[in-house]
Amino acid sequence: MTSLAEENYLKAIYKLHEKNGSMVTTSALAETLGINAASVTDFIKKIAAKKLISYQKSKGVTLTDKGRLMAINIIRKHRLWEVWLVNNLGFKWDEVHDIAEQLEHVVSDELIENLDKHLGYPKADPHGDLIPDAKGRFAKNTSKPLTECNPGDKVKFTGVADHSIAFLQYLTKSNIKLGDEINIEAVETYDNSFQVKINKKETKLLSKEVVKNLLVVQA
Amino acid sequence: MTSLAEENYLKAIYKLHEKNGSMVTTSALAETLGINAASVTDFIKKIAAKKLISYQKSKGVTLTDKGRLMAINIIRKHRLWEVWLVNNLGFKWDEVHDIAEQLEHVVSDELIENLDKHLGYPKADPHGDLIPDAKGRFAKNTSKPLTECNPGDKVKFTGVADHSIAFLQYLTKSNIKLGDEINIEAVETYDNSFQVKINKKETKLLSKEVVKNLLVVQA
DNA sequence: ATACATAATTAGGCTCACCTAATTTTATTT
DNA sequence: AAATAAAATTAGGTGAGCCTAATTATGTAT
Repeated sequence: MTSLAEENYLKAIYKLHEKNGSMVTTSALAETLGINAASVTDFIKKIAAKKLISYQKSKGVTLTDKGRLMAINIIRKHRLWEVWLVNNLGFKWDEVHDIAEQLEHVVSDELIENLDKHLGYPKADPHGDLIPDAKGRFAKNTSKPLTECNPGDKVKFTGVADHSIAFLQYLTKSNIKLGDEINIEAVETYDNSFQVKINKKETKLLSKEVVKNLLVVQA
Repeated sequence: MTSLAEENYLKAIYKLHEKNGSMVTTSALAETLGINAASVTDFIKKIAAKKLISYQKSKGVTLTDKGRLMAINIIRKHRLWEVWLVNNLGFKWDEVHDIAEQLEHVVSDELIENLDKHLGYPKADPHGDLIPDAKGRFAKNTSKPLTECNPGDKVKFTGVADHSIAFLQYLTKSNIKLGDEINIEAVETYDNSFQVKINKKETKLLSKEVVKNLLVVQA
């Protein structure tokens, strides 16, 4: 059997690996899970014994194929639920994380496949994060931070690098939505802010902090 | 905070009270929850201390107003999820119980209100059980077992008294569905079986066991 | 290479929700 | 009313998943 704690550890290891690459440390896990490092050491020994992670003492952990598949499956469920919450239940994109965090642990393969079908097999969640298929395969991600673009580029806003409620609400308030077309008019070299035109209408000035958290694809 | 175990105890106490009236015994709770009677004694002391039940040592327990409201709220969530699973996700009425049993514990008042709205404020779940409103109020239940009806009566099938998968599948196989019109043609006094006509078409013979588990209202 | 700071682990302990076995209470039968 | 059966409780114990404090390992600066 796979417990709630186990699922949360696997998901956290997966996400930390995505973000930082290589090995995931005990302290990084303790930090993201909000628990004590000593507790993490205890727990990773258990899931290492179950072959869900490989554990190098005092160095860190990586997911095994089995563990990675389980982690991806939880992420798949989380993102499908987020789609449902936004598209069908009328939630905003900044309101769904905590609810999806609970729903992702509901156990029923049939439920998830029916949900996926019901939603029309969505490719991405409300924040633009890709949704893996039932076998754990992701579509190729072609997006990059807006910071890597140059004046004159025409791009499409496809995702966020910062999932905080604060950032999501900032974008909502600024009337910037997933799918919007962004034309880069100028880049200020002094502070790296971007002057952009949204959907060929509004011109906006975006700070460096904002620009680095906007993921886009070439239009 | 209210734990999974606590919610399951409250729900079990509520349902046992509905079924048997008066006080709910330790052994009845142990039986329905599938745990040891000693464990039940332990736990009911804890929730009695939280004023969710009133506990008379060696006699049994009853829900307080607070505990009853919590129990009804869990039932409300369970039934709303069942409606969603059947109406929106394409599940059969005999497939939804275990999934709803998990979903009912997801905590978010806003989620449940949005779900209720999304479903069009349904009055009953796929088995005909009434869905209480957000304040815990049930509509008046006018149904009774088909056994209480007589030859010549025209009734509508509105619910089941037995929620077992076996009974639900028997009805599906027999092509008897919620909302069907039932005309009672004859009652066999020897074995209390009913000869009925379903939706003015098929004539069927229903055993005493089946008849007592069909809930109907006068048409 | 040594000292020091930081990270990880070990040891021992806690709470929750369960368990078994033994005992006590309640209800039923004679 | 006493004997017996059934139900409930008490006592003591377990594993999961967390904790703190103490110890050990690792990496960095001198």
